[in-house]
Amino acid sequence: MTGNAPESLRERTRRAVHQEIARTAMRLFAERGFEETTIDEVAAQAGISRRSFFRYFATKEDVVLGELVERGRIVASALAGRPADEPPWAAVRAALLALRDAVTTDEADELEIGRMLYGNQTLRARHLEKQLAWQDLLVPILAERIRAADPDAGVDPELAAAAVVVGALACLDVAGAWWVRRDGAIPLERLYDDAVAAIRR
Amino acid sequence: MTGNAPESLRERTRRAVHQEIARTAMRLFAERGFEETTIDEVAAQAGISRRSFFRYFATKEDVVLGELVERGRIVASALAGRPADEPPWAAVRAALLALRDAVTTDEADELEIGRMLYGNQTLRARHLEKQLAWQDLLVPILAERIRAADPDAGVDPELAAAAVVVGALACLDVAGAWWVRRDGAIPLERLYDDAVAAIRR
DNA sequence: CCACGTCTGGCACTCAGTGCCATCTATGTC
DNA sequence: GACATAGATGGCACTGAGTGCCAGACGTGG
Repeated sequence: MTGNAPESLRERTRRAVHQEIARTAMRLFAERGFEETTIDEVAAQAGISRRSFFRYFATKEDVVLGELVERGRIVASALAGRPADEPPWAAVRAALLALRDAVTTDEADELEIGRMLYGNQTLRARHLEKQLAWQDLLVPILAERIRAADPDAGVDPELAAAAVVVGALACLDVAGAWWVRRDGAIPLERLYDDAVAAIRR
Repeated sequence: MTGNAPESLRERTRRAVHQEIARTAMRLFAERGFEETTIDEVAAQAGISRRSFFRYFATKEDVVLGELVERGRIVASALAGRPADEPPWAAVRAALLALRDAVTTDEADELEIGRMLYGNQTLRARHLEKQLAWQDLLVPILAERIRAADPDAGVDPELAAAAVVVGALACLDVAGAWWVRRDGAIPLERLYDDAVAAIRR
């Protein structure tokens, strides 16, 4: 995935600082809570200025949700790569599954993020906002597939695609909430499949 | 719905001020855009102090989304009143339909709100956040229904209920987006039904 | 008329986020 | 190796949302 062009010193320091800020912030968030931690504190602890914090993260929420945009792109390209004859739901499921392989974060950290996410209103809202961006990526791809598979369907393919994408993301959200609530005991895929089954029954 | 206890002067003025702020704000939002309008401007135009604005609306977004919490309660009580033998999707659909009768806003205003909603990220996120509150209201009711109808199903009734509720709200969201995009030309119910059909196919 | 509770404006404050500028330094070039 | 340049940084000032507090005005019930 990462081209092994020799990273310059600048790029390496930037990456290091980025990670340092993220680590520091997540530690503080876990200790004191998300709302209760100010950016000044994070910056001070990370040894940078307040102003520099915003050069690495646009918002406080982005520290927690930073990889979501990237993940959206992963899902989108995975969806685009699915065989054309695969039905919509199966294709979307497979595309979402591509995340499991791409995500490097270990489960404990992921659970920590999840707990923070489902425990804080603002964070939850921003999370949903990012998922909205996923929609814009995924809907056109899926719509094209549906159009190709069934050229003269009764329902507008774009609407159908939007519905399936939003439905799938909603299921993922529910599954995520349950996964967190059960401390990761039930595998996410299983929860997702159950949710989808419940919807389509 | 409203108990006809003689409203005191205080209650009447409060209601009037509330409405005045909302009207002023919506006008300014429409003219200059949501982000571009500050609370100071709204307060000044409405003839109240900045501080008083926050005594009527907790956040700027609440001016636009104010009635959503109330609407959630309407849907919840409608859902609770549906016959026990009605299948989940039908019951939820009927409950959502109760909104059509309860909402007094005329269609043009509703379209204006919709355009604002789907045109602004923050607003959109807050909207979804409010819908999350609907979930908490609706899921227990629907779960109880599912549990009663099918005492020993494979899937956890609570999860199934959550999936259906979230799925339905997702469909409503998609339908709303399309309704706005087509300037209300296609009836919302039709779009909702199409979306649900697309999901369950 | 009086006591109480509510509403109000105003002030000061916190915190997120942005624009601007001076300074420093890694990098590529002659 | 000197040099121009582009990127990174810290600091400062500013806006805008949202909150706490307080003193004064006013509707309400006794």
